[in-house]
Formats: sequence, structure tokens, C-alpha cells
Amino acid sequence: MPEIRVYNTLSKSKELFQPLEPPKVGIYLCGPTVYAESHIGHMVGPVIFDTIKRYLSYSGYEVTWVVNITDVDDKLIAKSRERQIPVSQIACEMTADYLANLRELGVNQIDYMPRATDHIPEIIQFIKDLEEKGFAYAVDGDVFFEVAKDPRYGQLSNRSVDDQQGEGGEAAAKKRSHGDFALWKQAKSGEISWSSPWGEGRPGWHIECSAMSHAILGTTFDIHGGGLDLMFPHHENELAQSGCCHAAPMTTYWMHNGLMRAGEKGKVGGKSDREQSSTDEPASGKISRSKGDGGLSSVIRRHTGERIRFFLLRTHYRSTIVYNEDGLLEAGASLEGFYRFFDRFNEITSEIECSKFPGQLFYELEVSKTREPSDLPSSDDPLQNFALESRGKFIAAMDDDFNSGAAISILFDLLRALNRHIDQNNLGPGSKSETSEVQSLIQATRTLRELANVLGLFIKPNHNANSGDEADSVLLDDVMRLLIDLRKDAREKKDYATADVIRNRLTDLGVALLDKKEGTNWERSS
RNA sequence: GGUGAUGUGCCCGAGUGGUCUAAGGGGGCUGAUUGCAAAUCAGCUUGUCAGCGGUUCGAAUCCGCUCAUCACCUCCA
Repeated sequence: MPEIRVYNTLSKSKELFQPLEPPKVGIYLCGPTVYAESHIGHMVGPVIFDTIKRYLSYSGYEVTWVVNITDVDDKLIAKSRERQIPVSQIACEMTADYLANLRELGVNQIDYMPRATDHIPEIIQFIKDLEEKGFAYAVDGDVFFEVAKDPRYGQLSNRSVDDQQGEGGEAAAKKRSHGDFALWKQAKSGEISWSSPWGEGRPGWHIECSAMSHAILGTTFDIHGGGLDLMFPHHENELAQSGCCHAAPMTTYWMHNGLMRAGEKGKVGGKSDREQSSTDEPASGKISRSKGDGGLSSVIRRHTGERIRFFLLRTHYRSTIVYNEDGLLEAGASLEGFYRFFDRFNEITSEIECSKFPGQLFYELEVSKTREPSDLPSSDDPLQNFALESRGKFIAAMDDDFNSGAAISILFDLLRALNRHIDQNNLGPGSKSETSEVQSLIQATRTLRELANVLGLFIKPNHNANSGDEADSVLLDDVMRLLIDLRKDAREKKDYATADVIRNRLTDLGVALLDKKEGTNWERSS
């Protein structure tokens, strides 16, 4: 098995990744509370762990990845009052929004998405076990976890029990200690509730994850992930509950992704409340729905899911990512180079003179699904050697705590080598596919696609996602060919005035023309 | 107040003891190419790694202090 190192928040160090039962790997990621539309910050964890699962699978592991949905809690109840509709309806709507966003960003590796309300019996059983073992106590209708009974409480977030501040409100009076937290909450009248040994009520937030991860992944599983903001109290509490209940560690590796922050020009969605100073104070700080952020789907429409995914993966997962429009535009600019190459590649390898679907052939390339080298050509072909070397560097970067940023830089190196190869060998639509230069190009491009796919990039053509349906895009392409032909005639007659009018007007419309020796192509430029 | 994170060139950002006279991207500039552009390729642009002190044969990388920014300690991916 390959040597992969992961940073464990519990030990605060990188450790060799050793699954409990190789090749099986269980991953649990804390998902959203579905009371409002997701914002871009919610996508960090899913994109990272989607990539981690892809990489672990690529490395030969059989990964089971669970992301939970919290579909009952205080905020949902409040929202349901406000909108005068049932909690379940809000949860349903917002889950659909979340899933749509995941799909756009290419997050499709999740195996189970359990909902808290589907696991009430397991949750109740879990609380009963804790109560029987003396770690929990009931106080008329509420059940609390008694922090003092767990001597190791605070190990994850490194806080002593004295540092804990409890929730205020009426619950505080019932607790034995201010650090104790609710496992079961008594229902107030009219609230959504389930019957339990302690009366009508609903589960506390932390116990849901303990119960569901246990139900699906077992007592101890390999990786537990989530945002850094969940480390305390959520994960600390999960750790305590599960550890105390089963007398075994909940998970081997705790992985936390960095949080996203809105930068100076960050317009994440209207900043609604407080301190909207009259001066044009730049909106910055943590992105959160309580500040009115959300509406990720509009960001996706503006930028495409792939661009957002790339933007997230460019930075190491444990770093803070500063989100702003400029960053996304920059990510888009760097992706363009790849997309243009795909078109170039297509022209060379395509038998058809002018393909209506640029880049298509790239997306049809068969690639290796495992990191085990299928064949080691060790040829004297410099491009092949470069590709092989890049592959090695890419794997080394990902082995080192999933360093996707460094891995992406390898992709750029490969891209440049491929373009250089085309330039130097004068490859174009006329090139014979049997020639060693073209075969070499195809082989090395296959490596590029293989590595990008591990990151969940360039899997299917979606960079033109904002174009219309297929019939329209065929028509558009035909019309563009017409204009390109007209301009070509003008240029051949050295009527540059006409040629430039065509090009400039198209530029104004957001269409760029790409003249090459072999002919002219076009792309959307904004 | 407590806990944790961060500070690398114009910007984003990788790098956690020697291979770092510091990856990659964006921007800008120059050359090749082009009717001119764009695209592509080549090159340049710019840093001794927040500051000070220490450990070490050797530090961006370890330790201490100072400064700054951010987050968590109430719900949050």
C-alpha cells in the first residue's frame, strides 16, 4: 500500500495513513443543517473530501464516504415558524439546493447521506446506552452528557473543562455543570418531536453524528472530517459521546479543513445585518448564513462549478481561503489555458475537419484508474519521460496530506510541455495520427487527464455550461464558421478593414477568434 | 481573558531543517509567431520568506519574544 500522510488534528501532526481494515476506508464528514441555501463556504469540505476519496480510490482503497444532513434543530424550527410551513418541507427544499450545488461542483463520490430524522431510534438507543453507563443524566424531559465523567474531555480542542462556557437560557439551570451539553431536548408545545423514554422531544445536534456514523461506519472508523469551526464544541462532544459509549476511539484521524473568509471585494450575497457602516466599509470576515450569505447557485451560474472547484483546490485544504470575485476570475483565467489546449488536441486527433464540439476527444480519452503504473515505457521520448516524471511528482504531492495546490502546479507544467510539443513538431489538423509525435501527444495528454480526474477536474465538458441546449450550440457553431469564412476571404484579399470589423464586433459580443496556422477557431471570452 | 490558525515577490499561492540563489498561477513587459491582434512558446518582471533574538555546521522551515490579521469559546462547513 502507498505511503500517504495525513494531518491529524488530534495529534497535531502528520501521520502515516493506516486504515483499520485495508483496503477498506470509512470517512464521515459533517454535512449541513438544511435551514437555508448553502453558501460557497459549505462546499470546501465536500470538495476536499470528494478529492480525498478520489485520491484514496486511485491509491487502491475502497472508500465508503458518509455526509450527514441535519434536518431537525432550533434554526429549522424557527424557520418553520417564520414561513408557516413544516420543518420537513424546509429541510427538503434546502437539501435539494445543497445537492444541486454539490453536483455542479463535481462532488459525486458520496455513498451515504443519512438524515437525522431517519435515525431517531439509533439516536435514542445511543442516549440510553450513555445513560446506563453513567455518562448521561435526565432532568425532566432533557438529557445531558456529563462532561466531568470523561477525564479526557477537551483533548481535541485542547480546552480544560474550566474553559467551557455553557449555553445560557433555561437549560443552564438543569445542568450539573455548565459544560454539559444536551443529548435530548424536550419539545416545547407545537414543536416537531418524537416519543422517547424521556418524553416527547428531539435529539441534540452532537448525538446525531455519533449515532449515524456508528450506524453506518461502525464503532471506530478511519477519518472524521469537518470544518475547523466544528472542532469545538461539536467534534469534541462527538468524540466524548462515542468514546464513552463504546469504550473505543470514534475515529483514527480527525481532519479539519480551513474556513473560507470573505475578502475585501467579497460580495458573497447581501450582507444583511449589523454594522453595515455608512462608509463603504469593505465586507469581510467569516462567511456565514447568519450574515445573509448564501445563494451559491448564482455564483455557480456566473463562474461554473468547475471554476469554483478549481479555486478551492488551488489552496491547501487546511488554509484559510479568502473568497472574492477576483480570486474566482483568476481561477477562471488559469483554467482557460487548459480548455484551449483541449481544443487544440481535438483538432489534431480528430478525423473530422471542424468538430462541432471542441475538446470532445479529450474528454473521451481512456485513462488509468489506479496509481500503479500500467506500463513504464522508459522511452527516449522526452515528452513521455516528462509526463512520467510529472505523474510521480503529482502523486508525491498528494501523498503529503493531499496537497492539491502543489499537485495542480504539476498540471500546469504538463500543459506547457504539451503545448510546446505541438508547437515544436508543427502538429495540426493535417498531422497523421500514426506518427510518433501524435501518438506521443496522445499518450502524454492521457496522463494529464488521468491526474486531473483524480482532482475531479476535466471529467466532462462543462466549461461552456452557460451555453444553451445542444441544437442551439450546433447552430451557433455553424454561424460562427460562416463569419470565420467571410473573414478568411477578406483576409486573403488583404481587405483587413472588413476582417477587423468582423473580429472587433465579435470581440464586443464576447467572442474571441483564435487564428492559428491550421485555421481559425473561436471561444467565449468573458 | 482562554484556545487555535495565519503573516512568502505587484496579486493569489506551494514549500515545515541542507536538493530554496524559494513551485505554480494571475498581472505587466520583451522576443518568436501573426497583415495587426488574440492564442501558443521563450525570456524578463519581483522576494532572504512580518520584526527582533536564539538553537544548529546549516532555518522560510525548530524555540522565545514583539507586531499584525483571522477564527473559535452561542448556532455555523
